[in-house]
Amino acid sequence: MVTIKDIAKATGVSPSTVSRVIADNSRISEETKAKVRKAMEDLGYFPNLTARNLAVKSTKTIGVILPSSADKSLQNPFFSEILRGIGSVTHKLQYSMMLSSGQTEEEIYAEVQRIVLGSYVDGIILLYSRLNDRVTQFLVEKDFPFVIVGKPQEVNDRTTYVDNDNIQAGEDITSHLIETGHNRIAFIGGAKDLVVTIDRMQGYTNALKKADIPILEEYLIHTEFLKSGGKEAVEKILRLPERPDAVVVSDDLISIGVIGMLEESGLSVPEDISLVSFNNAYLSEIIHPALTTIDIQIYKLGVESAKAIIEKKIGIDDPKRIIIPHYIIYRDSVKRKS
Amino acid sequence: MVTIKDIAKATGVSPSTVSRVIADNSRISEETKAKVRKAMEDLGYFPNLTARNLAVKSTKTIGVILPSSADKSLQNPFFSEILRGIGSVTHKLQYSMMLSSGQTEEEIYAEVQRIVLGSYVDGIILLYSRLNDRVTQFLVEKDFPFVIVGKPQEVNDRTTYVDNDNIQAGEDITSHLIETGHNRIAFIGGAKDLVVTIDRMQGYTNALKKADIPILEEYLIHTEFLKSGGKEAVEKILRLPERPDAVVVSDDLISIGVIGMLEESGLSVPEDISLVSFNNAYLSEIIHPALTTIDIQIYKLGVESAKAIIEKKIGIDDPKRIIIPHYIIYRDSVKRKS
DNA sequence: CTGTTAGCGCATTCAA
DNA sequence: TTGAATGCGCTAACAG
Repeated sequence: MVTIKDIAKATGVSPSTVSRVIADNSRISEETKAKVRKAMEDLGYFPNLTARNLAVKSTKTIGVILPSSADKSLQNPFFSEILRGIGSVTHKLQYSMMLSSGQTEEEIYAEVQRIVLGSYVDGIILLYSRLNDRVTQFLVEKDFPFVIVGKPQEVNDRTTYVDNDNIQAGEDITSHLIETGHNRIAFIGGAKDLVVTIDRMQGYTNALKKADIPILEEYLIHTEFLKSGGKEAVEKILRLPERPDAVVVSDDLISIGVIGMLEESGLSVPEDISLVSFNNAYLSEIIHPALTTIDIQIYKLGVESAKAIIEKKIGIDDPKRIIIPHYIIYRDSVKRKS
Repeated sequence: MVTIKDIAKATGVSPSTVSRVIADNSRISEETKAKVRKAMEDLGYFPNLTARNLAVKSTKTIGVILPSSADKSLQNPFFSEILRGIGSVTHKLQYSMMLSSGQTEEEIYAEVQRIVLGSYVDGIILLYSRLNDRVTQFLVEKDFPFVIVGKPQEVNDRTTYVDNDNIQAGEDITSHLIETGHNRIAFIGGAKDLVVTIDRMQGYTNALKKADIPILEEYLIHTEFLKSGGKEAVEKILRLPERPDAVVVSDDLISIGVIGMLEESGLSVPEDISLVSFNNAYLSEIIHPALTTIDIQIYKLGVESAKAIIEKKIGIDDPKRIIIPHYIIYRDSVKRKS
C-alpha cells in the first residue's frame, strides 16, 4: 500500500504537506500541489479511509437500521426504494451507508450498540418505529444523532423524524371515494399497532365524519399481510347486509391481495367495488386494475431523512418534524357513481 | 470517550493487557481478566472499531453493490430479500455491511474505487452482472476479493459467483406445462440482455425441443417491466392464429403485469391460459390466481454469497461456482389439460 | 502471565 | 508556504 509518506518521499516534501494538498489547503503553493498530485497519480495513491477516520474522529458514514427480519414488512418494496433515496444523498455528500439488520429486536440492539459505541457511524436512520423501542431509548440516552422514518409512537419532541401526514392522506383518499359517490366504505389495514395504519385509519374516519357517514365497526378490518386470515375477513365483510361499495386499503401490497380475494369471491374492481390504496409502489401501476393510490414519495422520505442527519447535525436541542407531501394518483380502481 | 488507556490506568495494568482481555487471550490470568472486565463495565468502555481496524488492517465489513439506480430492477423485492440473506451472515460473523449504490455506472465505479482503494471493506458482493463491466474489471485487476450474485457474462473462471441453474429451472417449469397438457407455450421475459433472462429462455427452448414442440419466433416476447409496450405485445400474441395455451414468465413482478393485461383482454388465468413464473416473491402467493412459480431461494443466494467472501477468503486462485437449488411451487395458475 | 515499544496512515498544532 | 512533532485508539512483536 502506498501511503502519504511514500508520496512525500517521492516529492521531497513532508507528509504534512501531502496531507494538506489532499485537503486542498489554500496555503500550499500551486506548484507544490501540482507536483504532489502528479506523484499521487504516478504512484497510485489513495487515502486510507480508516486512518483518516481515526484522525478526524468521524467516519462520514451513517447507519441505516432495518426492522427485525421477523417483520414481514421487509418484503415490501418500500425498503428498496427508501434505500435508494438515502443512498442518493449519502453518495452525493461523499458519505457511506452502513446497513444493519437482525433477526430479533435483541440482535438489532446489539448491532446498534456496536456501531454507535464503536464510533463506526456518525448518525443513524431508523427505518421503523416501534413502541417502547430499546434502540430508540439507547440513542436518546447517548444523545446520539438519529432520525426516524415514520412517526415515533411517543412524540417526545426530543426526536427528529420524517414522515407523511398520513392522517391527512387517509382523509384525502377517503374523501375522493365519497366525492365519487360512495358511501359504504370499508377500511382494510395492516397490523393495528403500526402508527402508519392507525394514522391512515384516523384519516378515514375523519373523512367519514365530515360527510356524516356513520362509522361501522364491521367495516374496519385489520390483517397481517393477508391471505390466510384475510380471505375470510373480506368474505365476511362482503356478506354484510350492507355490502361496502368501496374500500380503503392501507398498502399497495395488501391491495393486491384484496383484489385477488374479491375476485375469488366473484367481485370485480371497480365495477362491483371501488378500491383506493397507499404508497404507489411500482406494482400499483402494473396490476389490473391499475390502482388509484396515494403517492407518499418513498424516495423522498429517504432523501430527507439522509439530509437530516448529514446536513444539519441533528441533536436533541433541535428536533425536527419533516413532513413529505403526498398526492393522489388517479387510476382505474375507482368507479365514479354520481 | 473512554479508551483502553483509561481502563488500564483504572486497573493498574498496561494497555496491552487490556487489549488482550478484549481479545480473550488465553495467556491472561482469569483474575486480571475479571478485574479488567469489571473496570470496562464500570467505566462503560467500548472498543473503537476504527482504531482497531487501522491496527489490524482489516475492517470486517463487506461492501454490497447495487445496480445503478437507473436500473428498474431495483424495484424488485429481490433486493430486500437478498440483503436480508447477506445481513444474516454478516451479522452472525460480526461483520458489517456497507451498501453502495449510484445513479450511473460511473458513480458506482467511483464508489467502489473509493471503498476498495480506501481499504474500507474486506470484500465486495456485486448484486448485478453486466457485460463489460468496469467495476468487475477493476476488481479483477486489483485482485480484490469479490463475488457476483448471478452469472457473470464472461465466465472467465477467474471470478466466483453464486447463482441458480436458471437454464434447468426454465426447463423444469416449462416441462411442467408440457406435462399438464399444454403445447402452445409462449415466453415473456425482461430485458433481453440480462443473463438471467437468457438462461431461463434457454431452458424454455430446451424443454420445447425435448418435447418436439416447435419454437415459434412470435411466441418470444421481451418487455422492460411492461405496462406500456408490454400490453400491445401481449395483445398481439393473443391474436395469433395459434393462440398460446400457456405462458412462461421470467419474473413474478412481470407475471402480475401479464395477468393484468390478459384480464384486460378478457382472458383469465388459468382458465383460458396457464401461467408459470420465477422467483416466488411474496406477491406470487397473494395475487389471484396464486402463482405456480420457481422458488429460487433469494435469501439463500444472499447467505451463500456472504459466506463466500467472508468464510473462505476468495481469491483468484480458487474461484467457485455456487449453485443454489431451485424448486417448483405448485399453486393455482396452471390448469391441467390432460 | 504481563509490560514496553513501536506503528497502523493520516491530520493538525506549533514553529519556522 | 512548509516541516517537525504529536496523537487518534488499538494491536502486536519483543522482552521479561
